[in-house]
Amino acid sequence: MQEQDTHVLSVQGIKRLPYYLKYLKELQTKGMEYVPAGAIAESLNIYEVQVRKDLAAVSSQPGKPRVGFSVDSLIADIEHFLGYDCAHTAALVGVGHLGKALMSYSGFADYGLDIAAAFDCDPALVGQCIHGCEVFPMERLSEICRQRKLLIGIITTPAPQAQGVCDALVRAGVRAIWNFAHVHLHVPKDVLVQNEDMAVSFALLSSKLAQTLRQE
Amino acid sequence: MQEQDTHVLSVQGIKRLPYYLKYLKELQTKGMEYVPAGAIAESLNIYEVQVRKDLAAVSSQPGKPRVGFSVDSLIADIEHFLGYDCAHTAALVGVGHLGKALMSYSGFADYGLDIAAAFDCDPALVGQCIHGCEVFPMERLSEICRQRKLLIGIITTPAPQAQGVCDALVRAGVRAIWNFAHVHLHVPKDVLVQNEDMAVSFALLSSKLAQTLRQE
DNA sequence: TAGATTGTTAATCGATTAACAATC
DNA sequence: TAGATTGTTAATCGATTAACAATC
Repeated sequence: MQEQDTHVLSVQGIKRLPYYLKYLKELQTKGMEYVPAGAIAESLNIYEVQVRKDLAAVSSQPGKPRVGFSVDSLIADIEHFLGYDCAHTAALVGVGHLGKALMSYSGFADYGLDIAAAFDCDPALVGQCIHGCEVFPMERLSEICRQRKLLIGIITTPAPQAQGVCDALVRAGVRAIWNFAHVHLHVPKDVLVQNEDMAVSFALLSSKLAQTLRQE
Repeated sequence: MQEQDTHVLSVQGIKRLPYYLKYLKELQTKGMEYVPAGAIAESLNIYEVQVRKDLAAVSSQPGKPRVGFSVDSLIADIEHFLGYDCAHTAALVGVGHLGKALMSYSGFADYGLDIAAAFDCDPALVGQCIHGCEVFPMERLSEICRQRKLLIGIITTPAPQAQGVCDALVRAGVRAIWNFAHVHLHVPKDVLVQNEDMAVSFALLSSKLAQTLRQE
């Protein structure tokens, strides 16, 4: 009976953490020291209890009655939980519009993500430097991933290439894959996959809108 | 007692539909007429029963024992359910890297999305034409949205501008907002919001990876 | 008929919400 | 003390999984 933690954070809860973090950092800028769970809840239109449950799973210190939670301490706890404090380095494959967009996004520094190398099979792109990150030919994927110990692979290729690229990344020792292609990737079970799929996200919006419009 | 449909599709189920659709279209290309639920399930690594439940909620004809589901009919049903058959036109605001990536993505035609106009406050971008879509100044947002009856707004601006842009889109008559900024948007309750948030998606991956690495 | 496939009903699991007790 | 806030336990809701019955 190895119950280690009464509070386990739900997947949905993890998704709320970046929003908490953003709000907390705003408060920190304003110099606030403590915040009640109710204030966080209000800013995100969710229930207080949910915030408390999430924080209970993540926070190293309990909240203080009549006062709330320490802003600084919560920020540190959330960043630790999310792994933002051990700055992950990543390889990006597919330097198209989307790939370039990700490479140019400076906000990632706040999320513990550092795109250390990019790869593309187009010789015209190889050798270019985008936002301080060099583009290498596909042939050097394995060599560079291993050498620089890159643990995250970002796939921004067209769908037909995604599985092949995924396999190459896995062979190169990558432990987690952030997949932007509309494909269900097959990976060994010790490799994590996170899909960021425009098609899926839009499907949700489109179906809701279609339903609303039909009702009118 | 207005029970209209025994089968209501879950949110998670809606998210699976685009993957079903993609697989079915592949089968269609190969000329297959019928497919059993088990085959769809296998291609996505999920349970048969789940596929059947999802299809039951969406499909206009039941599956045939020993045969499976009609591929053509399923494709039509899913596209109808997702609203892909009534081709939504959208306004995109924020022509940065990400905005350009979305504008250039030709795959959207398959998802019933047509980005009809783009807007940016940078005069250098105004007047440009990206992938057949013109960039207009922000001042003309309301006029063009109303005139072209654009129902979807896509926000690809930096986070600080997102709420203001959102308000402008709502005033311009938009009914649904696809938000790529890391902000919780506040909207009237008859306006739909779908967040596509890189920070959230990456948080999930990063936290799982951090946990895995800690265990080692 | 036997077997592949469908569809339904019940059981489990996970996440949210509500009700309440505890604390400074 | 009263009241604001926390934390916990129980109830509800929603989604997945399992078990089984129905059909060609």
